[in-house]
Amino acid sequence: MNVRTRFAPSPTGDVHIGNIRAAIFNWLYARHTGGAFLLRVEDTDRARSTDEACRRLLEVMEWLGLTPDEEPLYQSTRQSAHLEAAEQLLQNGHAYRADKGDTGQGEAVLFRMPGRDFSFHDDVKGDLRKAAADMKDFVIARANGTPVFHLANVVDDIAMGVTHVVRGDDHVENTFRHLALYEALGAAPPRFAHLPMIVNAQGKPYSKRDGDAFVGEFREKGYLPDALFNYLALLGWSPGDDREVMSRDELVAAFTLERVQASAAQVDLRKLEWMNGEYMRALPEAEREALYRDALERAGLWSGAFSEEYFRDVCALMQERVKLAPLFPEQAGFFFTEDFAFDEKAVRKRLLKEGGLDALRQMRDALGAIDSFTPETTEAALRQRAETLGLGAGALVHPVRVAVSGLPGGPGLFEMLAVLGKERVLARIDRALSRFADPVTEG
RNA sequence: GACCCCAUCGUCUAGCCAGGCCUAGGACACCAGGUUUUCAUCCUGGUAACACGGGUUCGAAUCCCGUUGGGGUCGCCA
Repeated sequence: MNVRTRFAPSPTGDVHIGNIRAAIFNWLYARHTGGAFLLRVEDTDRARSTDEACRRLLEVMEWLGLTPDEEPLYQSTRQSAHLEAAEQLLQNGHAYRADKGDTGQGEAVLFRMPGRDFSFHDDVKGDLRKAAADMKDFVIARANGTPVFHLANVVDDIAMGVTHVVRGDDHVENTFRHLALYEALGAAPPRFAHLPMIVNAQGKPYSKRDGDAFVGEFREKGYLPDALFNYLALLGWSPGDDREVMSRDELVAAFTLERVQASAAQVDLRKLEWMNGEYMRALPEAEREALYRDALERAGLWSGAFSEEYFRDVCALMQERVKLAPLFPEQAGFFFTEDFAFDEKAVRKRLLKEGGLDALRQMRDALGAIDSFTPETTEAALRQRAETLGLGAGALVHPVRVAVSGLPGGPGLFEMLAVLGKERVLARIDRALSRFADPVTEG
């Protein structure tokens, strides 16, 4: 039997991290078994399902590489099939019309539960059972003639040939009803696997109020799709060995429903960030540069006044230090503008305190005296001067760093100076000197 | 409230189904040290968990029962 899994979201706004995780597990399982991953857009709630929401859903899935193997099925196009099924159930006595009296719109179609216990083997949670007494008949078609979720869901899963329903924990109770529906419809039920919930950093179920809950937001913040995918795959599942950073192929090869955790998992943004850093560093140079360039453009720092070579030199210096591409302008913006901000604390600590400005003057002199500006020459000049003054190298390094970058940390100073070039370095030192030596500014 | 599910370091987890190899392993985070001019990276070390109580057994994180705590579901929403 060929495995067919599906992701069946209702496009009512942004895609939630918990939902997309379900999609990831479905995709992974289909790939692992050589089966097909399908998408069914449950857009029957027209009031909430907008074209915009659908578009965003598809875009996000594409971004994560969750491409369906067949054309998506839009549930709104299936109404007649759903209603036919309801009619069939009415005919053979599995359903009946009744007015539950809560809409004032007349009779709805209710499914008649067979009055016996239902049980199934959940591939994640094990054997589950529900007593007949704990289940009631339920509406499958409204008085206004539209089909209800349970009916539509089952009819479409049958039509799509879905063999494995892998979905959120919140659907376990529905499964018993669905099982009865499959039976009444004369169809063999698929296997079921219910995924544990994902909870937020406070340990509470995600709500719309939680920031950081939408896939689109992760994208905007600069998380790489492979990193997010990898991280999410590890929430509620593990390969059983000590691997954490895993390629798509490795994840596919290792993924089984059997290894899915039964308990809820909490999102840890710091671990996600770490993982993103891993993926950033592993990126091919050109891709990383493209991300940096994009971030610079957004920050309005990409002027075209700099050569390709210069830009690439900067990237090379920054690659180990930027965990999220959008942070690049913040950390490396000073390479691209003379109008960079000074970190207040750094200025206080490195320039305004004990001999900071003197050190700067010394370095202005030392650096002004050399012609070629390479990491070697600038380092030699600095160390020489430090020795002459009887100071540690750090006493000269830090003030220069702050003067030319405005920041307390960053790439190696000498590499930085070489990339910046003598002219700009001296100009920046001069400007820092006049700006911070001014007694008005001082103290 | 009823029904159902879950329970290992702060977090994600390995181990549990097939009880001894577990003085419970890994990762993130954190702390200390090393490397580095700084930050990041990298290396070394460390703190830290089987929710509780019974039982079964020669032996329990692993099996059973209960307690507690958490979660889900009880719509003519999906």
